[in-house]
Amino acid sequence: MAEKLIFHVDVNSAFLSFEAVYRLQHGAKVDLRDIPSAVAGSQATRHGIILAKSAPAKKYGIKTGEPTWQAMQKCPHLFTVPPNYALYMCCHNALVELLKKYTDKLQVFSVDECFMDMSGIQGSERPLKVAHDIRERIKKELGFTVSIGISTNKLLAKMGSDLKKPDAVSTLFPEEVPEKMWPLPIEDLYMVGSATSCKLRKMGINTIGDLANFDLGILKYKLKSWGELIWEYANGIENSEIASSGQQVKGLGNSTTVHFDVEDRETAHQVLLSLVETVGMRLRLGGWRCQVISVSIKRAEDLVSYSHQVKIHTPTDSTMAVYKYCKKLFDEAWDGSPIRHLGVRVSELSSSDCVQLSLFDKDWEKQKNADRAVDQIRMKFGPYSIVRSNFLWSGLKPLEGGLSDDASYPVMKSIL
DNA sequence: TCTGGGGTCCTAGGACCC
DNA sequence: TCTGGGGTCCTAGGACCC
Repeated sequence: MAEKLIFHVDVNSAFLSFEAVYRLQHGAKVDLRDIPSAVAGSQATRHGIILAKSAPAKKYGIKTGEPTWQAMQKCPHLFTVPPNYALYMCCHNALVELLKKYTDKLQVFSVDECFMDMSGIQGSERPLKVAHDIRERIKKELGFTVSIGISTNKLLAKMGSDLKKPDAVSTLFPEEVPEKMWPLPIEDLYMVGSATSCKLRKMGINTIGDLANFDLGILKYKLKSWGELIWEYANGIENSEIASSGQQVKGLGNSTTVHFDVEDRETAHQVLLSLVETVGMRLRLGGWRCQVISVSIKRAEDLVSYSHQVKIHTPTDSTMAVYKYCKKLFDEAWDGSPIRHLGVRVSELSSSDCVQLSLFDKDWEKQKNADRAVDQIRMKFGPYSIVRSNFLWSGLKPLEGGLSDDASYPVMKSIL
C-alpha cells in the first residue's frame, strides 16, 4: 500500500489576519499585522483576554489567552480590536472553498485549520510545489498567509506546519522526526498541555525526543492510556483517516461570563434562560433532541467551576423543557457563593425525525409549535426580534452566545 | 476591578444487577 | 455460614484542543 500524503494548512494569527485583511479591503491605511495589535474581548464586560495577536505584539511577550490588562502592561500602545465571529466564518468558508479545488478529501479541523489528503498527487507532481501553489494562491486571493505542513499522517503534518511561520511550507516526514521534532520542548507536542508537561518534566522528560525514547511501560503505568498516546505521537505514530464528511456532533453548549457577579437565584435563572434560548434553537435547527442536560457554575471568588447534570427519559428539543431542568440542576448544585460564569450544555443527541412520544401530551405539542414559530421569526427578522418580556428591565442580554447564521459552524476537535 | 467560549475524550467512583 | 466479582450505567471532574 502506498504511503499517504497529508497536508495541514494553518492560518497564521487567524483572527487578527482576517481582521487586518478586512480593514485593508475597506480602505484602512495600516495593516494590523505590521503593528503591535491584538483581537481582544471587552474588559468592561469581563471578557478581556487576548484572542489573537500580531507578530510585532508577540515580540512584547504577549500570549494568546492572557488577560488584556496584562498585555497592555507589556505593551501600552497595543492596538486592540473586538472579535468578529461572522467575519471569521466568511474567511473560513472562503479558505475551505479554495482548498476543495485541490482535493475533496479535506477535513475541517477548526476555524483556521484543515487537513488535506493529497495522496493522489504522489508520483506525478512534487508535494512541495503543490503546497507552495496553495500557499501563494491563498495569499493572493484571500489576503492572508498560511503555514503548511507535509507528511504521511495528520499528526506529523500538523507538527510540521508549526515548524516555520508565517507564510511557509515545511515537511516532517517520519525519517525527519529525530532531526526536526525530537529537539523541541515537550510542550510543543500536540496533546501535551500544562498538566502533562509538568508530570513529564518531573520524570526528567524535557524534549519530545526524551519522551519518544522513554520506557513505554513506565509511561503507561504513570499516565495510563494518555501516556501511550503521547508516546506514539512523539514517535510520529498516528494513522487516523481524513474525515471529510465531518464527524457526528456529540453535544452543544453555551456559556457566558456575566458582566457582574450573580448573587441570587432569580438572576441566575434569567442567565440560564438566555443561554438555553440559543441552545434550544441550535438543537432544533440541527434536527436533534438531547437526553443529557448539564449546568456549570464558576465561582467569582476563586474561579473554580463545578457542574451538575441529569439524564432525562424522553429526549427533548424544547427550550422550556431544557430550561426547566437547568433551573432544577442549578438549584441543586449552587453553593450560594457569587457566580462569575454560567454554562448550559446538552448531549446524547438523537435525531428528531423519529419522534418517540412517551406520553401523548397536548402541552408538548403546543410548546413545539411555539418554539418553531419563534425560531422562524428570529431567522427572518433577527435574533432580537422576539425576546421574553422578563428580560426587558433585567440588564441582561435576552439571548446569550449569538446565533451563527451558519448552523453547521465547524466543530473544533481535540483528537485527530 | 486578574484568567473567554466552544468543543471532545477519559477516568474514577458509586449504584445496581446477576 | 458469606462480604466475591464482573458488567453496565451514571455523574463529576479533569485533561486537551483551537
